[in-house]
Amino acid sequence: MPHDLPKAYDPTAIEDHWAEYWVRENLFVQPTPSQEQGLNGQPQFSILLPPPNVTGRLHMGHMLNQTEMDILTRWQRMSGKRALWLPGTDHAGIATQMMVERQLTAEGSSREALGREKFVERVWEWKRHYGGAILEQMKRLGASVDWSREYFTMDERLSVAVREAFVKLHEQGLVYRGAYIVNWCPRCQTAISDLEVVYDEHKGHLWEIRYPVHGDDGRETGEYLTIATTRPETMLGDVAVAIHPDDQRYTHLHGKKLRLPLVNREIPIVLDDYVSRDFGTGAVKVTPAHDPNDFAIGERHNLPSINVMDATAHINENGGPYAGLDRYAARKKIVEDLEAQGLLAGVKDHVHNVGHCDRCKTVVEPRLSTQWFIKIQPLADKAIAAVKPDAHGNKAIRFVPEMYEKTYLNWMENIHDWCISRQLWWGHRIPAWHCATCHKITVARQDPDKCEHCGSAEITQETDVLDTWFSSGLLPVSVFGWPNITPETRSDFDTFYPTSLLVTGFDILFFWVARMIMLGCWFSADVPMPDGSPRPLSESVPFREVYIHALVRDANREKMSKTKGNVIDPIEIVSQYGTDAVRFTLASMASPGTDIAFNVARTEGYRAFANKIWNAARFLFMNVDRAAETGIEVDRSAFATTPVASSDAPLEARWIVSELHETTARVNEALENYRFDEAASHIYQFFWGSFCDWYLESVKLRLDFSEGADTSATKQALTTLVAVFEAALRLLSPFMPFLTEELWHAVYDGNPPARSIALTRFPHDRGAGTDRDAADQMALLQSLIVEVRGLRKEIGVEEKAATPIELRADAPTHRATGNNAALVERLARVSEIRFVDSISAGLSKHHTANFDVAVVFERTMDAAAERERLTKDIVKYEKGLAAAERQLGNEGFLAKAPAHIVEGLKKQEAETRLLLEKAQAALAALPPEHQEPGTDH
RNA sequence: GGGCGGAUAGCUCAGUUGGUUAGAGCGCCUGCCUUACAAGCAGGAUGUCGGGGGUUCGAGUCCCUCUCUGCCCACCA
Repeated sequence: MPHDLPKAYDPTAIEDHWAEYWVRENLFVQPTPSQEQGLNGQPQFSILLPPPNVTGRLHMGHMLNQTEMDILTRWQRMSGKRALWLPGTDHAGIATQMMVERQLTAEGSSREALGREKFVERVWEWKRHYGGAILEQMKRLGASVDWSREYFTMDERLSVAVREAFVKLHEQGLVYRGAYIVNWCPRCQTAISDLEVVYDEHKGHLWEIRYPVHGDDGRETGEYLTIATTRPETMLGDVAVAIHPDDQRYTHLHGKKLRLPLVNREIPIVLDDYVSRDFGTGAVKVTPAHDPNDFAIGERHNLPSINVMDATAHINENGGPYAGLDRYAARKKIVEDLEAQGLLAGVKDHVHNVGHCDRCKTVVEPRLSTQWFIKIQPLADKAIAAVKPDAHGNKAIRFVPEMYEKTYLNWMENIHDWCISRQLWWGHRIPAWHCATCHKITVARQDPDKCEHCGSAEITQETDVLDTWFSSGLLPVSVFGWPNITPETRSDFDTFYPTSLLVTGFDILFFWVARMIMLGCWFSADVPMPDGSPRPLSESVPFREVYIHALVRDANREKMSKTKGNVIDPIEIVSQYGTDAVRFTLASMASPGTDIAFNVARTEGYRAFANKIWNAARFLFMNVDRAAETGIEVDRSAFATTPVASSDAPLEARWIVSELHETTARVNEALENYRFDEAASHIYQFFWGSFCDWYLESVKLRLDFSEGADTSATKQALTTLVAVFEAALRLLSPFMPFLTEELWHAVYDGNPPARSIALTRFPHDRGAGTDRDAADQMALLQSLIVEVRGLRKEIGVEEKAATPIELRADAPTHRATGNNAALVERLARVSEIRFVDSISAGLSKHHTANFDVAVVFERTMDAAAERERLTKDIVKYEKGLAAAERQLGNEGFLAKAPAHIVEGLKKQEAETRLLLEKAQAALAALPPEHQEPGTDH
């Protein structure tokens, strides 16, 4: 029997099976549409997976990101769109090279020992071996991506795009090469971009060094100019000392020269506005080769640059006696030597920011070197226009949450040229050739065999590779075929570009999001629209919306990090609680603006939720099977995208259908606004709070399989039960794909109408709306049942005992109760409902605005407890009443507040007054207060 | 130095254009193994909405200010 489910839900028993099934059956493949298909107007939803590094292991941030994308993609797919979620991995230049280098070190080898070609081959080997790990993990999480389109950023196809982009930018005069100060990582031995430098506050020192002043005759005058520096070792490359032109203290030194200590080079004093008079000593040593500001001063004053460090941050031959020393050893020695020569004027503690390499945390050294740059302004201009509202207030790209728009624009408007060359071996090699004859550079789409300037065959390819983010920035165009877009093969591009959405974390807003916008707008612009017209900016953008999510932190809101040892491994937690429970946790906590403090307590709760649904299914199947034995079959033709109930159906059936409609509407609306938390909460409330707590308990009444029972009523009830459950499963499936897939197949007893629940339709409330009457009646019954349960508890009725109740009800309550007496009796354990005009004296009672109710039970009431409860209520009512009266007595309120608010308050005031009167009467009717024996001493 | 968030129950968080007595989950207390579920059921307790001021008939919500806290950008040696 397929309906024979174990008592407790065990995710491990089903998840692997479905994960493999989804991949094996190619359920989420979205092939390139034929040209007619591509243009047939079916709405599309396309989204790119932010490609994880090949070296990566899945962490909670990935899982959040993927859960959100999967929920949206499944939802869009089920809502009838041509949905494409496109996966791939990033070659991650530095990270991957480091990984393999570490392996080599362990083997006693090195990158240099291997040589470039063999090393690159080795990295490829590594990639083939381990590179798929993170995507395998992703498959396990049920991500509904199109695996047939999986890419790697170094694939031939994507490399062609990278090369085309570089050559094109070069042709457009937007690529230049030159010697500038760049951020240099001495460990990685490469330049890195500004973004790849992270600054840390560091308690360092400010050394004050005396530079002897030379007289006009070139001899020391005995006077000194004292400079301040945090990096004394760079003084070896000093070419001047700068002072502010208006600094009164140093006016007499204008035009003078100094002796650079230790090196004994004569250097000039230059005047520059850049110097601030109130910092340090007001005199700055100028080291153009090792500081960007000094470099700028050097340019202004035509000073030479003296590079004193090599690629590993050791002092080079320009450092004289210090050559060969590591930068910190040199610093120590230099300070000692200065002190010995009496030239150290002082050492002060100084807190300042020190830049570290984002990858390896080594302290970055600003260094003069020859690099390739992109002149970024023209691209940035487009990227700004794409985000700013146009004349009609429309934005080609919308940020959610909106505040990131500001962050983005602020960065884009202050952008610097992008250093795109890296001194690595793993990556896209820059397609430029240096000529040994004329020393000019040839940049070409095809490997050239001779210099385009002088024709010399003595050309060698540039050894640098491109920044990894250059290739990932091109992905939105390159994955859809650019630059090889021909009339025959352009269907992918026409259909899926621009992509609908990008879901990512703010940590790569500049690294990746901003670069995609710049490069996407720039290069897609030369692909005409399907009708041949030029592509406007609104269609050039790489995506129409960017949803930026928060960071996943640990339960104590600490950033997860390996060094802190607080990293939660998704796979571990998933195997413990089930993928669905973890997905639901992430979704329910993904509210905009706040980071997610991942707490397993929450996940435990959602595992319980999964179990709850599982058991609801067991209950359902148990009854379906019992029904089958008595010849009753569920009417599957009644199943619909969103089921409806006939007006003569039992109250609970009308009510649950109505609740389903409301939930459906709320979930769709929440997802439209990326409110995963709200969507999750609505589904949770519906499934547990409405479906299980009330509907299932009510429907038990109708599932009567005894002889002589009304089989058509039973059949109708069972059909509604299964139809609502089936629809609810679809509603839940984007959030909990595994559980819902399993149960959905079980609902259809092995003959499902589709290969997967993911290929069915998502419930949509097409105007069916709320059944107001059913909702109102049910609300009254629920309120009555809750009051009776409370009363029973208060007066100590045993759980199992059924008791009569006395009910004084207003007309609506009377009607609802009268029509559904059996329901009240079952859910409140009532043996008999006695409608009365007033509750018998001596009975403990509860009252609401609609009814008074008492449980008929021989045990006498606890007058003291009753008195306490009533007194508390009275205080509450009096307070509420006073507040309402105060407002209703306020002429301003009556004059200015909208009618429905005034109306509502009046109604509330009347109700509160009624409740107060009832409570006061009940209190007065209590036996008089007396001293309990034994309390009076 | 510039910018952007956050502060609501013991914990983690919702709270829409200002509108009736501020919600959820977890935790806590009490009673139940009620034939789907003890990963459960039923009942219950819990808030100066960070402080102060202002606008308004009305403020958790809008404005000003202060405190604490997180992040991003810049990088004066």
